[in-house]
Amino acid sequence: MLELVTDTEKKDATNPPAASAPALTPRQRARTQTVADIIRLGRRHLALHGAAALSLRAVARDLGVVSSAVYRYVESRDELLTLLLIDAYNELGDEVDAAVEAVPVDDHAGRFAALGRAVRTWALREPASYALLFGSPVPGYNAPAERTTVPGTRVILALVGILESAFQAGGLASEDKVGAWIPAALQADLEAIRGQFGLTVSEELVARGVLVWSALFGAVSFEAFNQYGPDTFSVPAELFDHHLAVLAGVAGLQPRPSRDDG
Amino acid sequence: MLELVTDTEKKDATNPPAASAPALTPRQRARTQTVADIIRLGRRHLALHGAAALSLRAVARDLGVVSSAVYRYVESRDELLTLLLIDAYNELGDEVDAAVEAVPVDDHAGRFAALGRAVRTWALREPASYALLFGSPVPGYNAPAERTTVPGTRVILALVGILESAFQAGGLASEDKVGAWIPAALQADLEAIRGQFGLTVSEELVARGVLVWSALFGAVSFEAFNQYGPDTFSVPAELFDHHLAVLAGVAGLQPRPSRDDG
DNA sequence: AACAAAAGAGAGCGCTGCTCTTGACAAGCT
DNA sequence: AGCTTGTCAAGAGCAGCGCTCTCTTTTGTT
Repeated sequence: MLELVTDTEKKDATNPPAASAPALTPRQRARTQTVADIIRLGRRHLALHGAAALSLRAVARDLGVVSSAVYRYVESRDELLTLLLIDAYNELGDEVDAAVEAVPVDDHAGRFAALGRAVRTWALREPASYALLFGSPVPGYNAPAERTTVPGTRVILALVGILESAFQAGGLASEDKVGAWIPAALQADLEAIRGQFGLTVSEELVARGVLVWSALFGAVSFEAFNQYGPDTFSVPAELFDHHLAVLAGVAGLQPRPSRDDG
Repeated sequence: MLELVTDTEKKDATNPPAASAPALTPRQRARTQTVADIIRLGRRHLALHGAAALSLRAVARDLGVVSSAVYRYVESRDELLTLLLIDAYNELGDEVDAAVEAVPVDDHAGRFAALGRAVRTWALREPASYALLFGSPVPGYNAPAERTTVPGTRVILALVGILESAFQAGGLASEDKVGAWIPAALQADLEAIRGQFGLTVSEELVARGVLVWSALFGAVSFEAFNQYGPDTFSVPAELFDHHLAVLAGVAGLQPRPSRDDG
């Protein structure tokens, strides 16, 4: 598998520092480097012109190579889309994880807010990547589930982790949330989710968690996709923070941790 | 430069005779019909292959005409996208309005649920159109605001209408919703919205209305864009109805009208 | 019938994804 | 060293795309 390089590295494929690398032949090293370059250029192209305009020929031009040559490294345009998809999922997941872990473990509401803000920040910084992940599905392209489900579920995993630990710490106002009648089929689905994630929260709270999840991305999408008018909200972050506070209440999160910081 | 014939033109004063048919020349009739055919075929193409694959040449083929001929009727591919956008906005608006008006005026929660279900039903029936309206913005395409804002705001107008009339009828549990601290800039924006729509509800409730709005479309988008796994929810409508019930509570709507039906 | 406006047809430009073939070069084995 | 094999870049080419231009045909009106 290939690894992403930071933007400080440019094109040092012809300049191997030392033989301390593992048992990789120069060929393999050059190949992974070229694939990484293709992903980097593809990301740039994606951010500048959008997913639908992502062109293998343009990437080849930026790479200084004829168009057919990139097919040695990337099977097709869809394959490049998949690579960019995984790359974007992991970048989002990394930033969300970092933001969440920067907040004390017992401040569940704070962790939830950090998660939401991290998603929004990343989405507004990388709107094309966000659109690729959470916008309209690219027509004719089906992401290979075996490669994208793991990185694609990191955010929701972080969210359920926060809610579950809040519940176990007693920081979730659970049972006073009456909610709506849950039909049988939905009840069964929610129980399956509980089992899958090993959750101890109630089905009602699982359903509310799903709502909070989709509502969070709905709010981010509205902003990233310019569904609000251009002049409706002068400081959209304030609106988003308000939404997060209301959504925390929907999930049952208390605004403060159960005990004060000593 | 061509322009679409929408309604009576200015310079038909030379032809006012008493024909029961509208004062359109056969040329104009044929032209309007051809444009309507192009929109119809474009919709079919859109539904089958998605917005990014919408091809003027394919529409021309379906129309039985050479590709350059359609440029007599549609200025460009973006122009066709705009026509489809307006068409879709109006279809969604019509269905939402019909669904809302089928519920008694004083059943505000019922009207809200009808609105939400209408949006979801239309989105799942016309996923490509929904993606065009609420998904990733088509790169390089900017919808002309002067033609799309009016049809594009019909759903949110219907939603604020429901919430406002619920509030005026006393059916909105308004002031006990404490909510979060609203900063000054957001407060000013919310007051501007109140003024723009002539609302009497509080700023807190306006903010919650915006959240409900974006959350509704977030839930619909998650379903329409297959963000849930394929086997996570066996009866997604039940999950959506549950979400609607919770969101109605977020907006302050009571589950029943203030007085029973006589 | 004559005329002018409108519409269709066709060629063409530059772009796209993708395939196939050819030639150059490096790595590894005898 | 000689040879084979694998890898890579390059180029031509196919079909499709949006769009423009010119030319011809149709059509409604005078």
